[in-house]
Amino acid sequence: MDIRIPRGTQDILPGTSEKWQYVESIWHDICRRFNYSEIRTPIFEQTELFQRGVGDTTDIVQKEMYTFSDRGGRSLSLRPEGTASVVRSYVENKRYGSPNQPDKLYYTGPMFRYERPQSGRMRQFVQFGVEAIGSDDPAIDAEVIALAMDFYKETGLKGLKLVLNSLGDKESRQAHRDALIQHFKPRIDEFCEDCQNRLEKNPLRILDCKEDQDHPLMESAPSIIDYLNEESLQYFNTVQELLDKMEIPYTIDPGLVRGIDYYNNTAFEIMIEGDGFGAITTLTGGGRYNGLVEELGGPKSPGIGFALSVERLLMALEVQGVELPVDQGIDCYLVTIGEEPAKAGTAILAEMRRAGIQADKDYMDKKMKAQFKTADRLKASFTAVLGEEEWNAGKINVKHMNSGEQQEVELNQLTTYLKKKLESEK
RNA sequence: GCGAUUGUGGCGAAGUGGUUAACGCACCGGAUUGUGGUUCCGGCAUGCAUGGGUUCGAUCCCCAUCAAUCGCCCCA
Repeated sequence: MDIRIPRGTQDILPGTSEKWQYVESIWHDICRRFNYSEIRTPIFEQTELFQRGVGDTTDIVQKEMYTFSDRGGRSLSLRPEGTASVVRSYVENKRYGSPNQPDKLYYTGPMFRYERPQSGRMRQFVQFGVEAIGSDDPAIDAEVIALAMDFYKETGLKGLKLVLNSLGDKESRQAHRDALIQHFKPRIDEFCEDCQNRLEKNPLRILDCKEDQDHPLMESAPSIIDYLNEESLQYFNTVQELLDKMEIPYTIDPGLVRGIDYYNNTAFEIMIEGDGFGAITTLTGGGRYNGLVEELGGPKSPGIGFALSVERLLMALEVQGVELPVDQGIDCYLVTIGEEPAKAGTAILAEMRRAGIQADKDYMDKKMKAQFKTADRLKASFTAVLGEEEWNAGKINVKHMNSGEQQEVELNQLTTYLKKKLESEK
C-alpha cells in the first residue's frame, strides 16, 4: 500500500515551519496592538451554517464544501471560511450583550475547499482573519484595513495594492443589478458562454471577464458607484477619507466583487503586483456584512472583517526574496569522546538547557570529527568538547566556532561561561 | 468540473527497447587512532510515479490511474 498526502494539502516541514511561526508571531502581535482578541472555533460546523451564512448559491457552498454526515446523521461541513463560524459564535455566546462593542476578534486556522489545486490554492489552507462586530462606524472599516496593511508591511512584503469598492446596501445593489442585466441583455449573445451564464446569476462578474473585455458594452456598463444611494455613498466617502488620513493608498475598482453573499457596502482586496504569482494575485479579501448576524439568528448587528491566506503570503515573500529572520543556529553543540564522557554528556546537556541555552548532542554514535561536522551543520555558535582528559580534570573545552578560539572551563562553570559569551555575541 | 505540460536516488539532472541506469549536490567512511567548514580516495537507487498491456525482453512504446505545475472557473 502506498499512502500519500491527500491532494491539495501539504506538510509544513522544519525549515518552513519556522517561517510560519514567524509570521504567526507578527500576526498575534499586531492583533494585540489593535486590541483584537483571539477566538477559536471548531473546524467543522453544521452544514446549514455555511448555507445560510456564506450563501446557498455561491460556488463555495455549491461545489467546494467538504460535507459529510456523522454517525448521528447530522450533516456537517469542514469550514470553507472563518466569518460564518465567528458570527455563529458571537450569536450563540450572546457576545452582543457585552458592554465592549464592537466585539473585536481575530482567528487563525485551516480552511477547506474542494477545488482544483494550483500554486496558491490548496484544499486545506490557512487563513488569518479579523472580525469586528457590532459597529457600523466607517472608522472600524478603516481600522480593519489598516490592520491588514500594517501586518503585511511588518512581514517585509512590498508591492501591495489595496483595491476598494462599495457594494452599497441592499437597495443600491438591487438597483445596480437590474441596471446591469438591462444593459447587457439585448446583446448578450455577442458575449462568451461564461458571460451568458453570468447574466442572471451574477451580472457583476461580466465586468471582469477577460475574453470580452474589449466589447463596447463593457465601457458603458453601469457602475455600482452611480447606483449607491445617499447613505451608502456617504459611508463609502468617509471610509476613503479615513484611509487618506492614515496615508494608506488605495485604488477604487467598481468591478471588485466578492464571491460570498453576505457582503455589502465596503469591499476590499489586497493584491500583489509583479511576476511569479501566476493567476493568483489576491492576498486578502474582506468587507462589511451588516445582515449576517441577523441572518444567523442574532439581533441586528453590523460587522466587518477580512481573511488573508498565509500560503499566499509566504509565497509572495519567497518571490520577493524577503529573508525572514529564522535561520539561526543553535548555541552549543556538545562533543564527547569516550564512554564515560558520553554518559556524563546527558546531564551536562540537561543543565545547559535548563539554563536557557539551546543545545544538542550526538545520538548516532558518531566519531568526534563527524560530531564537529554536525555542529557545523547546525550552525552552533560554540562546541563544548568533553574527552577523558577533561572529564578526569573536571573541565570542559569550549570552542568558539567562528574564531576557532578554545578555552578550558571548569565543568561547573560551563553554563555561566556560555551565557556570558552568548550574551556578548549579540 | 474542463484543457495543457510533466513525473528517474534525499535534492538537481542525463540517458537507452536488451549484460553493471551517467553526473553534480547532500550524506556516510577513510587519508588525519582527540577538533569542523578546503582537498583527495571510496561508498551510497526496495531500479526509473502506480497498475495494466505490447514484446523473446521495457525506465524508455501503448492505455488507465494518481500526483505536481500552468490556464479556465472560482477564490484566500
